[in-house]
Amino acid sequence: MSATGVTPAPTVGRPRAFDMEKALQKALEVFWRKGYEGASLPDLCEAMGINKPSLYAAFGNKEQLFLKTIELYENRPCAFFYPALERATSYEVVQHMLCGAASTNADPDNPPGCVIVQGALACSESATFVKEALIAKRRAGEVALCSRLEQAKAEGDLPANAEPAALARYILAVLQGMAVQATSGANCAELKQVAETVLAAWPGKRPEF
Amino acid sequence: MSATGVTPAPTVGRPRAFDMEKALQKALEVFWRKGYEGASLPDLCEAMGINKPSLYAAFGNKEQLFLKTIELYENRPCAFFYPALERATSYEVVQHMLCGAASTNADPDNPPGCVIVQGALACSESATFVKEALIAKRRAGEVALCSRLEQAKAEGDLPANAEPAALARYILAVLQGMAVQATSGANCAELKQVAETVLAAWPGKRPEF
DNA sequence: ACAATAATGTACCGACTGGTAAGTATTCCT
DNA sequence: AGGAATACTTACCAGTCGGTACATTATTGT
Repeated sequence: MSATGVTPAPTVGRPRAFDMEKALQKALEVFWRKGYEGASLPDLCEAMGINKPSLYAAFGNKEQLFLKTIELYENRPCAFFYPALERATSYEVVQHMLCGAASTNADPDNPPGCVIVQGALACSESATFVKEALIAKRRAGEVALCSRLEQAKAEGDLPANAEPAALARYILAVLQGMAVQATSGANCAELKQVAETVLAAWPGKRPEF
Repeated sequence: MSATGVTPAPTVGRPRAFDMEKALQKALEVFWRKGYEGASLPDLCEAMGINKPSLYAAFGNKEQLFLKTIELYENRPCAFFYPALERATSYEVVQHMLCGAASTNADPDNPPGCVIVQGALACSESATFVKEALIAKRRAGEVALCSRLEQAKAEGDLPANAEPAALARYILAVLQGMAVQATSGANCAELKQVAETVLAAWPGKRPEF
């Protein structure tokens, strides 16, 4: 398995003239800014510095390229979500999620918002597969947070009357709303204020000072 | 001014064979489900029951048609937002907004979500104008809520340390997040749970029972 | 040196995009 | 009855979409 993990990297034949990981990064940027359907192949090729046949040879087609960029997104810019689940208390879990989202969604070095939210929210039938893939990603995050909150409830971190499913849905809604706010131009400080507002009312135990 | 309010309705010439308001309603449905760019002219024409030249004669072009459907959207399905501002307390204001959003975003008789959120969140350059128009709509709602919350603070409804701008941004983020949740398949009951979670922690005075 | 293999650049494909020209049909006004 | 005005239908336009055939170039293995 190669370092990039994308293609077995053959030993014979003309070597690839571009770095697949860097090209993916560039493609991610385009999809992030324009969405799956709004990003045209010429857009992608120009950003990636390659021609269409190279793109197709390396990544399959537009759809597969998109799915690979999402993988990259989850491992890089959006790498705050799943690690946050491992924090000691539910308060810290949501704190890291909300603050990570504020930083990532409004990072001036990246497009605003979240590609998993805005990549294919409303689109034509031809993008249905991609749209559902993103829905599944969002739901997976919600399910993971929900079970983490169930654990918190069992530990007495959250009160006995807390509803982990409702709380998880609420937090995911706020995270997704923050992404929309970011695409509307909200900056990191403004998003952090949203995070603060949520945290101020969080029913779980506060970390010790 | 005609009842539909869209075109002066000439007194001479062949009369229009379709109802502009109903056609707009159908166009709204398409834009709502597929977004501005995802909705093609054949899609729109089929739903509206008219041909392209009729569409162009009546509504200008795709962009103007979209903007007119958004106007309709704000006056019909989304008519809960601005009226909610007139409620007596900040609690009731946000309650009506959140519950209205839950009902509208997950209404089985309409496409899921909110067209002002998902109509043009990430798109190609050619849709920049529409995208910015929707951003302006979202911001306008936030500004309106903010000044309503400032009023609430002045009235002692909200505590002295409350930050209306932050609270307004927070509520808008939740509303926009609920729209995303709806497009992911959340039903009305699930969205109402989100609304409940927000209301349970609202810093303003509760209405008298 | 010479196959075998694979990536590259060019040039192309049919389908679809938003938008329109032109001719025809239907109405009102005189 | 006959203009004038407007809407409808058909057919078309250039440009762009995602995707590919083909010939060329660069590398490895023998």
